[in-house]
Formats: sequence, structure tokens, C-alpha cells
Amino acid sequence: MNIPNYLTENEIKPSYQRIKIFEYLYQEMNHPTVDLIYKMLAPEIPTLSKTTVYNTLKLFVDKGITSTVTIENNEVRYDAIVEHHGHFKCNVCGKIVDIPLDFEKLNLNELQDVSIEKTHVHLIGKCNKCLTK
Amino acid sequence: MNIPNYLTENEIKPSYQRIKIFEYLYQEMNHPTVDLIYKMLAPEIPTLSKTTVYNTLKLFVDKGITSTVTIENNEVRYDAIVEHHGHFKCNVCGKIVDIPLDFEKLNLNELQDVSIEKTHVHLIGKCNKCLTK
DNA sequence: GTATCTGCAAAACATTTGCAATTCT
DNA sequence: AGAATTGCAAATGTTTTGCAGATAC
Repeated sequence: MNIPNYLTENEIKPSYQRIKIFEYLYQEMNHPTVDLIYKMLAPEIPTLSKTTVYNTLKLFVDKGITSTVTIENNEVRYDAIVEHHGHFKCNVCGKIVDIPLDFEKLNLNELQDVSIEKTHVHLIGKCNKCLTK
Repeated sequence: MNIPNYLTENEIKPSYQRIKIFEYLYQEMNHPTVDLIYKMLAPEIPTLSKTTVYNTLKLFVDKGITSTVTIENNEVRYDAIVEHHGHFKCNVCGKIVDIPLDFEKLNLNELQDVSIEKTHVHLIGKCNKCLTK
């Protein structure tokens, strides 16, 4: 993926900070918090501020190239995947993985008269590695 | 439901504040935030503090008689229902309703090697009332 | 009388806002 | 130069913590 082009295609001017932040999101796929992004990129971009990380992620979400993940209280995380999917979080090692979901099979008869615009599915448990330790 | 007995059965000493807070949760079923609980009960319990609401809800969650609901960022909500279920939130009127879910029908083949302990399903859209306005 | 519970005040975080400095074209 | 972007500092809002006073058994 050519990140500057991808940003431009989505009406985002590809500044140095924006390129680096999206690159981090897209390459790591680790559902980072603002704080983690800041800590990881600060050595490389010494003048970086958290405000810019906040501004940039807000812009990415508004332009539809990033989604937010709120699994647990007071930590918003960010994901370069925007298609409908779920998340599994291991409560031992903290790793979060994306999971495909077949929403049509969910029994939602009770909700026939509503319109559903967003679906968040978060599963919490122990991952394979932590189970076999 | 006899709330003092229910608290005692769950190893929670039934103080006046605890009874009132659980009563509110159980009767209203409105998935309130700490702030809302505080605002609703403060007139009735003039000395009530938010710290006590926080302490009490933490105790309820620890003892397993209350669950937390984090649908959107920076607002933790509380629910007197602790069994597996989902939530639908209307993004117009803000109402949150509990929904039964048939998790077995979810296609989770990708997760065969993990153990799942908690399942959060949050749907966001427009409720019947707000759709027909 | 000793444990526990409550609630004030302050601290700790995450996030937002106002605005001035910087950068880009 | 002019417009957009960045980043500092302060404000906001939520939750946690330390501790002293109140309450319960």
C-alpha cells in the first residue's frame, strides 16, 4: 500500500505526521491507544505532540479510513480496518485480534423495527498462547 | 425482589446507600452512568457523594450482581443484568435496551483455540420511535 | 471499641479547546 | 502572503486515591 496516495484518495493531505501515524496503524495492526502511538512515534518525530495524534486520528475516523475500538473502559483504540468485524481481547497478554463475523446468523428478531448502523462485537477471554502456559 | 436480602446473599452488607443504588439500577433498567445515578439519588440522599457511587458500583461488579456496559467512549454504564446479552443504543434518543442473543449461531470458527469469558455485543442505530418521527 | 463505610479534597488520566508558531505552496 | 497544520498550555470531564469522620455491630 502506498500510504501517501491512500491518504490523498481519501481527501487527506499527506503530511509527514499523518503518513507516519497511518503507517503505524496499518503495519502494526495492534489496535493502539493514542498514548501508545505517541510513545512509539515520539523518538522518530521529536516534536510530535499528543494533540496532533488526537487531531489526526479524528480526521482518519471522519474520513472513514480508521475505526475506533472501545472494548474496555477509558481506553479508546484505533484500527486501520473499517469493515464490519469483531475483536477478541486476551485478558492475560492484552493482545487484540480482529475476527470475521457472520452477523446475519445472529438472532435479532427482537430488533425488527429498528435500523442498525453500527455493530460492535467484543469477546474477552484467554488466547491460545496464554491458555497453554 | 427483596434488595437487602439479595445484597446479603451476595456478600454485600446492605447499607442505605447500597440499597438505594441497587434499587435504582434494578427498577430503572436504564443503564445509567455514575453521574446519572448520583444526580437521581442526591435529592433523596443529600450527603451522597460520587465517590460512594463509584465505590458501590465497583463492589457490585466485583460481587457479580452488576455488569458494566461500555458502548461508547468515556461513559461507563451499569446494568443489573449480568447474564450474557447484548445492547442496542438509539443514537437519536440515546435509549439503550437489552437484547437477547444467540451466540452459538455466530460463526466463530477462527477462535477455536481460545476461551471466551465475556461477550460484548453493542448495536447502534435508530429505534422504532425515532425512525417514524 | 473495633471494623467498615462514607465522603471530602486532591490527584491522576484521557481528551478537548484556544491560540500562537510553523510549515507548505 | 495565505491557508492549513502542528503543538503548547490550559481547561474539561471522569475515575481513583488518601484520609478523616461517621456509622454499624
